[in-house]
Amino acid sequence: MEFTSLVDTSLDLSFRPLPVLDKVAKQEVQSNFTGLSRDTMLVKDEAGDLLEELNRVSSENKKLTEMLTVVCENYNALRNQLMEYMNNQQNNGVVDDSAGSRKRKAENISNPNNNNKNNNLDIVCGRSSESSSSDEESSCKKPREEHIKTKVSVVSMKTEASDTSLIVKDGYQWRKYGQKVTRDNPSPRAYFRCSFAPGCPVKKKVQRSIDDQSIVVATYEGEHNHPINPSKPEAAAGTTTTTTTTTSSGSRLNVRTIVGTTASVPCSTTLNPSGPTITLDLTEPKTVAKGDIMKTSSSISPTGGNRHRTTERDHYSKPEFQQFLIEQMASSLTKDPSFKAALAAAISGKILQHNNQTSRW
DNA sequence: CGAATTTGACCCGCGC
DNA sequence: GCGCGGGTCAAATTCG
Repeated sequence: MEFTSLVDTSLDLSFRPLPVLDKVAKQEVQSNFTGLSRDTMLVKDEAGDLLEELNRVSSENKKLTEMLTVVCENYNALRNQLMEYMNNQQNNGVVDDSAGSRKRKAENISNPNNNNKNNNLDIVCGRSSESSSSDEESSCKKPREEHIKTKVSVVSMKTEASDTSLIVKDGYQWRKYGQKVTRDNPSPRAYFRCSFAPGCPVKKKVQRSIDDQSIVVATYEGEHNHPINPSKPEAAAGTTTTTTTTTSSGSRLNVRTIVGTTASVPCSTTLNPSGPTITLDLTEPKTVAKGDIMKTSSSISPTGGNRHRTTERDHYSKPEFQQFLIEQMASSLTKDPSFKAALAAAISGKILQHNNQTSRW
């Protein structure tokens, strides 16, 4: 679409400016030292300048973060449109499994109301208009909290068929609260709640695909009210992934998954319950061997399956991955106000420490 | 010993 | 109204 024209995507979020700034500050402090020792007012001026610079960099950082957010939103809107288009094309001939339609129908009914209660998410995901037009009466029928969820997104990923665990590493911390064998699929369906934040309403259902046991389908409901768990950089298994949601048209939910497409870096972009989420796979090759990225790599690599490890390493060493990693780190860090505060405290502390040391001379 | 998982029972909505 | 089936609860069990 036109989002590239809306925002300059050539963001440079690397941390290069900081060391430069630091160096400049040091040089200035050092060069002024002889003078400063006689005139402490200059020290204060320098400190003031540095604080001013710090503020300027902070505000710049904030702007960049906002721009990045806009870019992500636009990207996901575009991506959604593409997915819808692809689904429309594929739905012409193929029909999903027909069993279990009742529940899905129920979800269809409940979701328009939910969309109405929480429009912002849909705006982010670019599907606000199509789902909010239906009547609202049916919401009264579903007083239960679970039906207040806004978004339902489906993520599928390829794992080894022998891996019977229904664990989907998506960076969040989940607590399993139930498991059920459903009628339409002999594989058990596991129910998880987000346990990272106490009040987080997000739930997910994980079940192996009836068509291909090596494919795990995770259905996310709701949105996270907290950032992704920074202490657990678990990656999405992200082979990849398509996301569709319920529609208001009354037709049953038709979830389609596409496996095997991925970016050139080990990451996936998904419409997680928290909104658009780009998830990096930072797992060790050992972990990856459980499933996903390796297979993805082999599927797109002309060299075939025996070069998994090399391919994996190649991914990590690619400049675009490095750049992507930097951007992701910068993005997640700059979104955290406590990080900014800590950064400011660290820099000012360093300056003060430096001044103390030099003043003792 | 506390946290996480398992699993049978129960609840509730939907279709007949 | 009844039965079916998905979703949730909570006691028991396992794990670290």
